[in-house]
Amino acid sequence: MEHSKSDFNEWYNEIIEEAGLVDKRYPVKGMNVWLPYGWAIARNIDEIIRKLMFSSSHQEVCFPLLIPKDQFAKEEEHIEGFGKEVFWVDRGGDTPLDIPLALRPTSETAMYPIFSLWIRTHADLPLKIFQIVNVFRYETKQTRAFIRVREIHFFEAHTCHESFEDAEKQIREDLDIWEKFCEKMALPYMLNVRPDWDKFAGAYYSIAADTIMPSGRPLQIGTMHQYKQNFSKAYNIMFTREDGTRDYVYQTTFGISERIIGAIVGIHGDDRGLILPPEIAPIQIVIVPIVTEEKELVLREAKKLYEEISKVFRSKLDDRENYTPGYKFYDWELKGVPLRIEIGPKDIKNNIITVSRRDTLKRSTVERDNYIEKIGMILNEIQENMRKRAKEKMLDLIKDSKNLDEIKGHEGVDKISWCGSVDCAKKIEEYTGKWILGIPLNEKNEHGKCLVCGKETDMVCFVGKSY
RNA sequence: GGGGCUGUGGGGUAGCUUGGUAUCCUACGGGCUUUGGGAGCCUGAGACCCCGGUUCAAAUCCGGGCAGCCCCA
Repeated sequence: MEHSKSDFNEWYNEIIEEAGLVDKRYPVKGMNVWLPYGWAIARNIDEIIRKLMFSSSHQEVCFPLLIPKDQFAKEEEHIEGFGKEVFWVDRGGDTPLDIPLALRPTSETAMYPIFSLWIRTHADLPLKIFQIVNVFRYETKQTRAFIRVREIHFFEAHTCHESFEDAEKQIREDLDIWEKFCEKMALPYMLNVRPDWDKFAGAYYSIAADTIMPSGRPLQIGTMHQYKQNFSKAYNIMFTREDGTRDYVYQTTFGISERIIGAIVGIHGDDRGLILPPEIAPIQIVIVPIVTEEKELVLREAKKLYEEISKVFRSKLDDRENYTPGYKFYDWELKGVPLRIEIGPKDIKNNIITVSRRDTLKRSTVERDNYIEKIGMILNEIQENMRKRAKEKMLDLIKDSKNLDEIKGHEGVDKISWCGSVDCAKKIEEYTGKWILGIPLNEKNEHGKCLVCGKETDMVCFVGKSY
């Protein structure tokens, strides 16, 4: 690594390529190649999502990528919100298409006409499905790997319910799932109810999970939307109740994108490279044999360790020749492997192994009896320590600010009193360059005066300069 | 949305002002040798983003495109 994390932008650009996550040389703006290591991380995350979805009665589907224009345009706010960032397919070979096809920027409009065929009665509800696919958005601003891309690796859950209250329950379940998910990512977050003008196009309301990058800029890493009947009316998704009456379904969505990887890279990493939470690390433990005079013996022992450990943990034996141990140490630290085991003649003689933690960079020794159990505990400690550390860092980036100059002078997120008016929000944005992230979902209201107009208010909100 | 900068082997670079033979480091292949925090020697292969213009001659100057980066809003 050439750049220090204190030069966050440069550090970020360097680490994602050096650590083998992506190759940015693909010649289309905002589209990068996933490299094996980066893709392995993405797949581990996907698997965690799948498990959480299946254990909450969701089923996995896969809808087509292309959406006919007329179908795409049925919900007015939706088309208005997404219109400018849609890629269009309008030819097949040399033949112009009768109806242009949109590359999904998200899948509501692909799914909902089909939902209206699937759903007949209350017995078909709730409908809870999800898919993990790529979606496309024509970004015009500067792109950044994982954080702002034009082809997005995306998880989206869609549900239909027979009442608003059922749909609300679903949002609560999503929040529960989200919490479990973020534990595994070791990521802290704030839950913000987005202001009306910033909610998802077509939603009744939107809850966003924002984390804060070391640059002090918030990053949206998850969203839950309550649609009420906005889409079901546009797409005619109706059901018959037990009493024979007909109604439109109530819908929700829940989304997570590859931005989560940007957050993991940015929040956990250090000057030496990535630091991956054990839960998602493609390699949780790397074994480096220290080959000196007793080559045969050391390699045999290292191999034995690997065979035992790999039954329980994702692990790798780095038996590359022509590389010194020091080189390998730096290499695996760059890649963020949470735990390294060193085994050399001295360890063998003393019946121990030497372990080195990526999160603290501390070395210690572990006795060989029951060592699998012991390193399992260390991995748990690493996960736990990373969570705590990340949370503290995030809280340090939030400040109670009392006036516009304080907001402007602070590189981070500010918690402020706000009267709720668009005018005041605009003034904040114009003066400070930060905008309203939303009303925190779980924070208590505090009585105060709107930081802009001075009006009495109980509303507290966060402002920041989001990615 | 506005402003600025950049594009040379896989990666990082020198050369560009003043047009003519492309520098070094690193990674890579082969060989010998080495291994408790980025080893060494020998050897080999590998590059001027794309399109157009000026010119006897373009990495170099000019125009456009594409891509990347930084700053401001």
